[in-house]
Amino acid sequence: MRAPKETFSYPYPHPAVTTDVVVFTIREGRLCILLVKRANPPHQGEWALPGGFLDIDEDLDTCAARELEEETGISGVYLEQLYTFGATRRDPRERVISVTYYALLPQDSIADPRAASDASDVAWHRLEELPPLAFDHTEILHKAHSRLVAKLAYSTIAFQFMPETFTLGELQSVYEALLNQALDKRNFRKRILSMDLIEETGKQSRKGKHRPAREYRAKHPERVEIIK
Amino acid sequence: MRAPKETFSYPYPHPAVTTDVVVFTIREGRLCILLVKRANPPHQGEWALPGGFLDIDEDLDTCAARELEEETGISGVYLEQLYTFGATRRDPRERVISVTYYALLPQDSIADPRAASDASDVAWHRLEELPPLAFDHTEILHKAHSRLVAKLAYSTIAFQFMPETFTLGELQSVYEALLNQALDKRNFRKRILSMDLIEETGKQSRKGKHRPAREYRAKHPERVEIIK
DNA sequence: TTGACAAAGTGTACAGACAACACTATGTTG
DNA sequence: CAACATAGTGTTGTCTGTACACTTTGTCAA
Repeated sequence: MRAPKETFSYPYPHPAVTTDVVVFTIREGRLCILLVKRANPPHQGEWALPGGFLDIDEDLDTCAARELEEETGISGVYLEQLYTFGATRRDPRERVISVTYYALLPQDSIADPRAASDASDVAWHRLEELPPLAFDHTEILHKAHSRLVAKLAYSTIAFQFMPETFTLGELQSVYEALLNQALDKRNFRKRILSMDLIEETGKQSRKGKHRPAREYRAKHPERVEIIK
Repeated sequence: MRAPKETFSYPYPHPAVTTDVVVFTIREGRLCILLVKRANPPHQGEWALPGGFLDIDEDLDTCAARELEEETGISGVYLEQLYTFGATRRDPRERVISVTYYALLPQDSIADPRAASDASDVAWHRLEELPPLAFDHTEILHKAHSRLVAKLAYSTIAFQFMPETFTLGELQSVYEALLNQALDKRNFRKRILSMDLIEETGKQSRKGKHRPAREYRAKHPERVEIIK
């Protein structure tokens, strides 16, 4: 990708800046994270978050989206800045500041991610069955998970896990996966419908071997709003 | 501070990294922000947030605390990372990534901040009467303010504005300044006391020309906890 | 065709949280 | 000692959240 002969000099030492992305989705009712296997040192062969170095004329958000696309083929998803990690020894090569993001993918929507560039492999991992991660990526992941769970309570972020149309049962199972607990069906439906965030499509979803469910869509699928 | 002869070279261009700090306090019942007047270009003579370049062997939090101390003399206060700003043209000199923080100072506690190093002047400004700011610092400030108000609702962050001991009336006036609205005295006291976060010192505060009030202290003054 | 199955869909009652509201107590000051 | 200024104190109604069980409707297999 980069093929420089020249070098870049500064009167004072500069750190490198990277972005790393925690990608969440829900698969088979479980919260999952996307990891890439590192093709190069350091930490070669270990699992890590997708991410990479900031181009000098590129915005941070753009960098996160680009690295995600390059390493996993995923694009057009919800992406939000999380936190910036910069401990002095977090990367053995040089001083690296990592601006981290998290991304949310619609449930089970995934044409399987492809490995590319710096990654020799890409795979989904259940949150409860994570391998050891390179660098300080475990810490990053925990922070992302805390933020996600917190935002569930006071925003409409859960809709980012939904495809264009969905049933109330599917939406409930997303909440249940994120909160890791069962919810009362009547109370859940009452609460969601009272928020006036979704509307019926008029169609029915007939996925199972049982009674079909009404299909809904988010009124503002892109927006993540603070509620209450 | 820095006196290099040598230069530092990298095979790829590196951005500079700075920290900037939004310092809040409450003065005379109004929410105030600490600004420094820039002594050097760019934006010489304009008001800006205190902040400066990251040393290469220094943690981000340390850098924020150090720059704050150097430019204003303030130390030992609550400091929390806010967001990282990195738009490509935010600084005319070179590409600069700013990791921003916000700090909270006890109400009216301030031996007036001193100007130093890069700042020709340091002063408190009411939030409603802000001068134009250098760089993208207005945007940073708005983000900090939003975060502060949001955290007020679900954490014990307000105690960071309080001195060691305080009265319920003083605490209420801090909430009122932050929320910019009057609160009911009985409901406020009921709510605060039911949280079990403060205790009576046994003493009384006799500041005014009127009935003295009971003095309280926070049970865990350092901690900022999530509540509910 | 019909019976077993699986998930969809629906209402009420109780409890705890929150909001509205006004007067008395106690120190200071002139 | 009277005027002033802030401290301190409970009750009631409303709203919100939670607990809880049965009927409906389509699929599938016998």
